[in-house]
Amino acid sequence: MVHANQRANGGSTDLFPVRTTLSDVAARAGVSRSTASRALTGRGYAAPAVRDRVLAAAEELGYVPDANARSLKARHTPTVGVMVSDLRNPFYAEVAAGAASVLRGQGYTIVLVDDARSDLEEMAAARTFVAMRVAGVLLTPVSAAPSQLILKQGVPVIEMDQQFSRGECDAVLVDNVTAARELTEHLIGLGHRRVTMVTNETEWTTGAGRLKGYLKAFENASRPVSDDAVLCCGYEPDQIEKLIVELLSARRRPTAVFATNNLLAEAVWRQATKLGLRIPDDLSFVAFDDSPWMSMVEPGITTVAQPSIELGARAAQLLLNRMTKPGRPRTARLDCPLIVRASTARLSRRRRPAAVAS
Amino acid sequence: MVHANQRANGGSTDLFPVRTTLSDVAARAGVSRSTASRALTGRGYAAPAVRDRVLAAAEELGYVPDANARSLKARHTPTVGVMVSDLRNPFYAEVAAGAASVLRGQGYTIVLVDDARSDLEEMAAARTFVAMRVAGVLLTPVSAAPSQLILKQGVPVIEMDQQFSRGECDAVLVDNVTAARELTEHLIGLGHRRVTMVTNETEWTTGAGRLKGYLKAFENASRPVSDDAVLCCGYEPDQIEKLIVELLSARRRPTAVFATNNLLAEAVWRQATKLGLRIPDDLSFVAFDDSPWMSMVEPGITTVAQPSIELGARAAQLLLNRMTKPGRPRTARLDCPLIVRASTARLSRRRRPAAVAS
DNA sequence: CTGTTAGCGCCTTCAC
DNA sequence: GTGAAGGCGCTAACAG
Repeated sequence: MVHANQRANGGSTDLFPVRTTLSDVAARAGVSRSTASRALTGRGYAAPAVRDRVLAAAEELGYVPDANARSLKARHTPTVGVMVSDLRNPFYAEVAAGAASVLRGQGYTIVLVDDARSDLEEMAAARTFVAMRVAGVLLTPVSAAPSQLILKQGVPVIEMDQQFSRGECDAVLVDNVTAARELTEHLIGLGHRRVTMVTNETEWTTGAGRLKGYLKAFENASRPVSDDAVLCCGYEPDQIEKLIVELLSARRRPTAVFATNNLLAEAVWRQATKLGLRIPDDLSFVAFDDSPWMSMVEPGITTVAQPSIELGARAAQLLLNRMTKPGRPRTARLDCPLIVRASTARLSRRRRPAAVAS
Repeated sequence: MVHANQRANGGSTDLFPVRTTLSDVAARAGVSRSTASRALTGRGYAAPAVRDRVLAAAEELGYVPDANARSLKARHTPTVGVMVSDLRNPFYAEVAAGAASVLRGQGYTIVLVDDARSDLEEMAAARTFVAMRVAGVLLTPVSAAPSQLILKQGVPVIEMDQQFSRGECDAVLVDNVTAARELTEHLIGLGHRRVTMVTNETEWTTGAGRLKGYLKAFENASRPVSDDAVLCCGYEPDQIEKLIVELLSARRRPTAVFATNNLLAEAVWRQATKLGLRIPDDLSFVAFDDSPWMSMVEPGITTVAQPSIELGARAAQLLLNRMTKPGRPRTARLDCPLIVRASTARLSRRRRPAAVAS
């Protein structure tokens, strides 16, 4: 008996496996391809007996329909592109996991890209998503370009964590301003005046929002912001370490430090410890984005917890929504609960800078 | 001027965007589709002037070739399926990241699935990979089934971390036996005899290997294994916590605990701390798989570090290799360096059980 | 209820 | 150098 599948492979050692196709199944069941298709998909008529024969044939042959062919025909794909900045950072991994679990529940396959925070990679991935004709895209952007490219193709995009295309697509963010304000107010309430915010950058959504909250707290308290208020140190590990060491070993170092994410928090904590600074006696310390270690070290770190999983999940839901009904772009903002632990303490009199002793 | 793209969309509000196709580009450039194709792909002849015209047209139209159509024609896809047990666990996230960076460098797109350690999800993902005609698959399996299904379709598979299809496909593992043995020998060398190994399971690669290493250490030292040697507590968080509390609060608790992965280590550590056990005075503690917190808590935790990123990267390289040349399946085993910190101390005389005071 | 026909978007001979 | 023709695997009309 001759397989319908008697292609090229007649002798050449092909590197690509020969797959059994609908034709193979149809031939084996002794029906036409359309009938086989109807039997398999369940759409359209097929006599019970025939249906069973086709199903049996498919089973025996280990037939798996070609998703590429299906997508081509259907002119859409049950696939969603997800792009995050750095899978190795638990925050992004959790965002991805949150999105994945929702999407998977709705039958979508996920194409996940870790763009290593590079705009080139980001653009390449965006192009790939478009090429694959994904049904939608979720991303934590590092620039506006990828969202633009994808939106221009009529594909729905949801920006997560960072917003670069305000008004042009949905976004799910964290309430950076409020959370940063609360964290800072907590410090101010403890008597701290010289609080340095350590951040990667201050221009985009997260950095800008956290800075805004920080400043607002001082403003609300009618307190001037100290001159060494913000330490902006980029993303390069060596540079970060260097600047933090400088900050902490300066003669007039701050009485409190606010690290704007888990990586910076780890860096600050490690350097402070290495320099022998006692927390909170010598230095009060707060961080944005709770991590396991923050509740394990002694003293525990006061933080605001980002709902990372929920952020991914919400973004996924927004996307599912957006795919069925268009409408004005919305941006959702998630709350970050303040968790007070023991890394923050009232500023002791003798540590308060003399000049400010009102 | 009439667009070649004058399909259905003539008035119905279609949910799926209309993409510009090769025909559109060809029409705009005033050439045939074949010529446009040649100009765009660079394969085959095309007069320079024509080529430029086509390229310009493509650019203006924002043309992005349909990957589905290409794959269908080419009968293969520049895509690799990657499946891990739990993205939220840094170990798996790093494995995925390691694999991704290598694969991306070779122009492959990654379809990443977090199977939530469910064999149903695993099988569903395996089927999806086959349906997508991925060029290969990397996975951290929880059963033999998915690898089997994929291999049967002639698609190369590399098992990572856990091995279920020995002899049938490549695998990249960690040298569990050696690392666990070293960790245990370290404890024995400090005088510990009653060492409990806390593990999720003992039947598969990692659990079995780590148990074997543990037993071997005792065997090499000609010491009997204590009766409360192994605490096997599954994957369910509540159950894990319950069993650990029982273990640590028992009257005759072990003098040392060996946690076989980072999650269990965290659970043990948290319970020990909550129960007021001092490490290492009351309890020596070692863990398999280094995590950031292990070098941050006081005292630091003695561990073996798993090269998770490298594991993913090696798997990716093996896959790239396997895709070009077949051959006998190989399994690579990566070393895990021992990192001695301060969570382990010599067993003090008075803590040594009287019965064993030889 | 079933088979025939046609076409999704692309690429690749093969004539011209 | 270029275009026409055919087909990758699948499915949706439409006849029968």
